This record gives sequence, structure tokens and C-alpha cells, in this order.
Amino acid sequence: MRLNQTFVSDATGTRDRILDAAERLFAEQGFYITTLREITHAASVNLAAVNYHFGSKQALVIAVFRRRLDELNTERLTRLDQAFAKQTPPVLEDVLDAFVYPALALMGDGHAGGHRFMQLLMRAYADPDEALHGAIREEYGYIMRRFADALIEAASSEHDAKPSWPADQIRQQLDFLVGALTYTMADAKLKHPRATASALVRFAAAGIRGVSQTKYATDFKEELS
Amino acid sequence: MRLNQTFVSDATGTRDRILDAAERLFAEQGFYITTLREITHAASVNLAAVNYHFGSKQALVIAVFRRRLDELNTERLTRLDQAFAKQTPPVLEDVLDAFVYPALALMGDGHAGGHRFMQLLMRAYADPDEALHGAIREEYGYIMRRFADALIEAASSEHDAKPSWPADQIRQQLDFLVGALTYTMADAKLKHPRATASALVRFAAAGIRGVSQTKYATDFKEELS
DNA sequence: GTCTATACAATGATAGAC
DNA sequence: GTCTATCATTGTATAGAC
Repeated sequence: MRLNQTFVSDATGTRDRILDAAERLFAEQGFYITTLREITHAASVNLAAVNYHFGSKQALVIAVFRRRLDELNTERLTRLDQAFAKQTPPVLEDVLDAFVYPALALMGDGHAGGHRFMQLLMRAYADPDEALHGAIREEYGYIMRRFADALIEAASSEHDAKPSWPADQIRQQLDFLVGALTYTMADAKLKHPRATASALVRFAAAGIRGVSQTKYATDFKEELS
Repeated sequence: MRLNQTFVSDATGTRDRILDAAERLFAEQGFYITTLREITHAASVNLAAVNYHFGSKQALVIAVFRRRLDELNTERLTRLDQAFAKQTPPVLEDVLDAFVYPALALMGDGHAGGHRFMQLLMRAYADPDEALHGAIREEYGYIMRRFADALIEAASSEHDAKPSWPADQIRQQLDFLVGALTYTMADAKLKHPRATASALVRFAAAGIRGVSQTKYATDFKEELS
């Protein structure tokens, strides 16, 4: 597959040029405002080429997304492995670092491209498009399982007596972290991304450690809806 | 102001009918997919009525938003006052409850309208539209200040000796909470909203309490970007 | 002041020639 | 694989009726 590169064609293929242009424009302006004509003009290709290569604008969005998300999550897994190599079971903060830091690394030092990608990610979460949702979930499913397992190991090892950490609770707390990370990093006015990421790791670690020890229970009237 | 109700007109005014229809359709489908023709058809008004009453589709989005957000934040302030009435300085969990619970209350028991409003809120955060951003910030600014102050009071009172809680840190942690709340509640597959909200309050309380005591410091290479 | 009918430029998408 | 031509639909603007 993917042999659609002709010998007499341009330096880079049409498909890749579309992806690059779309990524930049989506980041700058958002999905809907950006028109296919803008993209194809910036990529110096014909308007119909988008529909030929990707099928629709929606599919192009997903393709752009998948590429970056792959990169982000690969980096996360690498760092997770390093955390385990350093110590097994790993330190809780190291696991959280492995999840948070790569998102930060996308913030290309002053280029401010990172904020925009986080905004894109947030847009994808909030988007009513189910196909886009599905693609994200698919891309994230494995990562979330790996990190949830790692967090359970790390947290459980701190409590000598306790047999195991409630898995559902950890998964829920990982969701809290994803929300906090995405929301905070998407903020265009964020001043010190590194300090913020560091604070988030400490906050999440304290939250995970503290919940099991908390005596105070905030019970809403009914527990199940 | 707002006396645009004629005696021979329909039961409800044109303006309100547009708002109601737009709110429902935006929630179901999102901002961009929903057309003005859909809205005006559902509201049984003329297409041009939208531009007459609101000026643009963008302005309509903001108007729909402001109405619900007002309601949400008023309820939050009421509960915050109750927390202070019960005990001053208030209990940390009570303050967090006052912020989290009203978002939950929007989830009209089975009607599932709450998830959708939270999705709408997330969409608004992620939207590249600066006018919408500005309207949200304006609506939220006062609330965030009030809750940040309350959290500082609550947290500081727990540490007898320590003079005051770092204000910037609390504000940052409040942002973490907003992100986690919005992301989690927007999830369409959320099973037990009440239990989740309760867990979030405990998580955030532990996070806030724990950070100051944490010895482990996750320092990224450089602290300032 | 409110509302309606209508027109307009720009959009995503598609068919068919090359 | 690529391009030109064309389509229905979109948000918006305007002129004029009540």
C-alpha cells in the first residue's frame, strides 16, 4: 500500500502536501472556518484532490489528527517504559510525567504551535462528529489502558498492606487528568507551560494518593442516577 | 427594555422561540452543523428574524450560551453562600461541592440534556471564535475570583501556622478542576454522574491539600519557557 | 419596531473529460 | 490521477410590508 508516488511527480506527493497545509490551517483557524479552497491553494493542488485522496473534509480532519496523535502517544509510551526501567513498580510521579510531558513537548518553544494542537484536541473531544470521536477513542484506547495499569501498580506499591487499588477509580482519575491537561494546555494565555505541567503532575499525584485516605465523604443525595 | 411582546402576537415572542429552538439544536448537533434555516423552521419564524434580533449566527450562539451560563453560575454562588453560612471559613469540600454540583444538576435525570450542555461548554472553550471566548470569560471571571478566594480561605484555615495559601497556585488548581469537570461531564457514556462528581470533589480536595506537603518535586529541565 | 420575501456570494461535494 | 464545470446549500444583506 501507499505507493502513490510517481517518478515524474513533484518533490512531495499531493497527499502529503494537503496534510501539511491542512494541519497548519486547522491549527490557526479551526476546522470549520478553514475552507477546502484555502487548503488546496496553500498546498498548490486542485480543489477536487482533497475529495479524491481523503473522501471528504471530515476524513481529512481525521487523517491530520491521527498523524500527530500517533506521535504524541508514541512518545508517552517511550517515557512510560523509561519509568519502569528506572524502578518497578514505578514511582507515581514518573508515570504521570510520562503522560503529561509529551503534551508539553509539542509546545515548540515560543512557536506556540502546542497550544493550538491542544485546542485542536479539545475541539475533537467536543465535536459532535461521531466518526472523529471514534478515531480518537481508537487511538487513545491502548494508551489509557497502559497508563491506568501503570498507575495502579505505582499507587498500590505505596500501600504495603492493601492488596490492590480500585481499578475503576484509577481510570476515573486518569480521566480527570486528561481533562485538566487538555483544558489547561489549550489556554492561549498560558504563561509558563512547563511550570503548569509540573504543578499538574503534583496535583494529580496528591489527588490519587489522598482519595483513599480521605475520611470526609461528599455524598450527594442519591448515588446512582 | 424587553417589551417586545405584542398583544396579538403568538404565545411566546419570536426572539424567545428562536433562542429555545437554537439551544436544542445546538445541543443536539453542534454549532456549525446546525443551520439558521433549521432553527427558524423549528421555531416557526422567518429566516431573516435571526439576523434582525441577534445580528448574526455568532451572536445567536453567544446569546444562547449566556442564558444557561447565568443560571449555572447563580446556583453556584447560592451554594457558596450556604457553605459560608454553615461554617466560616468554609470546609474545603463544601466549596468544591458548590462549584461542581450545579453542573451536575443540569443533567436532568435521564433527559440527558446535561451532558449536551457540558459538551456545548467544551465546544465553546475549544472554539477559535474570540468573541465567544470573550463572552465566556466575562461570564466566568467573577465566579472564578469568588471561588478562588473561598478556596484560599478554606485551605489556609486548615494549616494553623502557615500565614496564607499561594493565590496563584489555587487559581491554577481551580483551572484543573474546571478542565476535569467539563471533560468528564461532557462524556456521553458517563454512567453515574453523581458518583463521578463526588469522586471529583474528593480528588480535587486531596490534590489541593496534598500539593503543599509534597516533598517529591517533578522538575522539568527548565522552569520558564 | 417587527417581520417577511428575496437575492447574493461563498461553501463542500460530485460528475465526467482528459 | 488530475482538472474543469456545475450543483445544492450555507450565512448574510436588503427592500419593503404590516
